[in-house]
Amino acid sequence: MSTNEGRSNLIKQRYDKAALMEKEGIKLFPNNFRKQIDIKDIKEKYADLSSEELEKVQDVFVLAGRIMAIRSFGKATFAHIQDRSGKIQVFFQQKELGKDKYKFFKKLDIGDIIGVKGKLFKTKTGEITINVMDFELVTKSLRPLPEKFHGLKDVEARYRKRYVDLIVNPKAREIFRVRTRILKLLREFLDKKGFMEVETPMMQVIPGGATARPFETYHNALGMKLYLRIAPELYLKRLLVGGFEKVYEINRNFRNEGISTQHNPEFTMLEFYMAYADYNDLIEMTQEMFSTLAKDILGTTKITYQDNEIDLTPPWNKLSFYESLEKIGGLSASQYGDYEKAKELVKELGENVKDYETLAKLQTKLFDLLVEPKLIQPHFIYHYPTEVSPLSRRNEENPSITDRFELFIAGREMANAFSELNDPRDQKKRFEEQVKEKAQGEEEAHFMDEDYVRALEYGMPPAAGEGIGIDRLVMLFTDSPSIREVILFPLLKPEKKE
RNA sequence: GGGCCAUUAGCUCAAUUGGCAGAGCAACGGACUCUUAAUCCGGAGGUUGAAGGUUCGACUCCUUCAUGGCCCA
Repeated sequence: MSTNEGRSNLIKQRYDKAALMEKEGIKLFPNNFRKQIDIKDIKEKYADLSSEELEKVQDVFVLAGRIMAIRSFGKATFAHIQDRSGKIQVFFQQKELGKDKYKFFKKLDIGDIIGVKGKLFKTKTGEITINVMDFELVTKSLRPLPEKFHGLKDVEARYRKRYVDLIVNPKAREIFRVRTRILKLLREFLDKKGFMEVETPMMQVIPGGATARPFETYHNALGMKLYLRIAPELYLKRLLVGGFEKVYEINRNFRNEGISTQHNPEFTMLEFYMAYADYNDLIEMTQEMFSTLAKDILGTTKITYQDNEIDLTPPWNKLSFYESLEKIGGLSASQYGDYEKAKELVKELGENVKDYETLAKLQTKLFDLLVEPKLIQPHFIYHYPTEVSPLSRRNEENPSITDRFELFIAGREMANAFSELNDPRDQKKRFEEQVKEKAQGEEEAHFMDEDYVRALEYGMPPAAGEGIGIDRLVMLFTDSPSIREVILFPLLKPEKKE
């Protein structure tokens, strides 16, 4: 990362040039130009016309864009300008513009934003082009853009100066368009099923709904500690108590943990809850949701992620948690079912084991190490141990497991869902277990949430709920190897002053 | 937290064994009315991420630090 830009004479050159233009009466940052059409609309309508047909089009188009390339020939110049919708070639001629105006054009730089007015024609090579009748400077650019052919490659620079990345790298623009499209489709999908979008607190007195370390903050006027939420779950379920039967929230969660290609401290989560449903209903809904997205965005349910062919065509594989330890993890019940043996295995695999960790916790570690990376095709893993699922409903036949599943695709957790625990007496006991774990040193254990228990005492209808990590979903559908590729402004340490 | 790697002109990249820091694009001056990574001519542009050290001599070797990437915890 270069930090000597402050000394760059290229920038100084541009500042000087701009000052000179201003002295001559040219406005560098006017706001009176109004574009009338997007480049894409021009191209869609006229690009297929022949030269002769185009000549009959006498329309004058008024458009604006950033100058991305200039090819100059003395008294005539080709350039490309880019707006939000695409690029188009524009042709400036001294003959058309007059000597003074053409001279003014020659002073412009790549990166400047201009407004142009002109008619369409086709060049000898067949490219649809605007023959500029008039133009004006709309915004002066005082910094040079990266090289036209290679663009901006340095990943650090791409994240720090995302604005430049978006100007010069079409692929970056596309990823964020897809992200927005996914969010829109998810909302449409849920709205159509009668869900109601809600907003619940991001600042919470008791951070709940997940096992994770929270960020702490402080409210001055109230004189109290607050936490940034790690999940919206407990508030969304309070809304089920309140009678909103089907709710969802798409918003940021914050977890005070390490940063990796899979983790950003703030990330976007979809959580949705529906009354009168169980986790099997969510399996159906999840398959429908993912395949709907795939068809809309990629046109197929067979997708490629980082060289893996992944088939999202329902129905997907289903395995119980313990089956997966056996069939995929290659363990026997006597291995994962015995505390000492499980502990040894985890240690052999290079993970630390803390004294307070329960057998169920060790089993999830074994799962993370031996099973999860192998779940490339979509897999629902269900019936997680009750101990590691403090908010999930117990299975009717076997109370030591819960009616919960996680969805894995490409070796990653994509969703977590369960039939909701709505017995306040059991919920209270589970919180108490968590509090005990916390006292033993498990920082990620849940806090006691008395108000949540009180809410359940009023009666929460039987329900099922699910959380889907949006960033990972976008990674999957844009074939992105790192979460930073799908977050506009990923968290970075501050750079040195220029 | 640990390991490995990277950091050279605005951008993309070179620099042999430790021996004169270069190129393309961009920018600057000039020629040029159908180019599209335009072409041609000319000149310029550097605290080699930072601070130390070794050496006659450091982009290159050593130490520390910063930022980032990948892997592991």
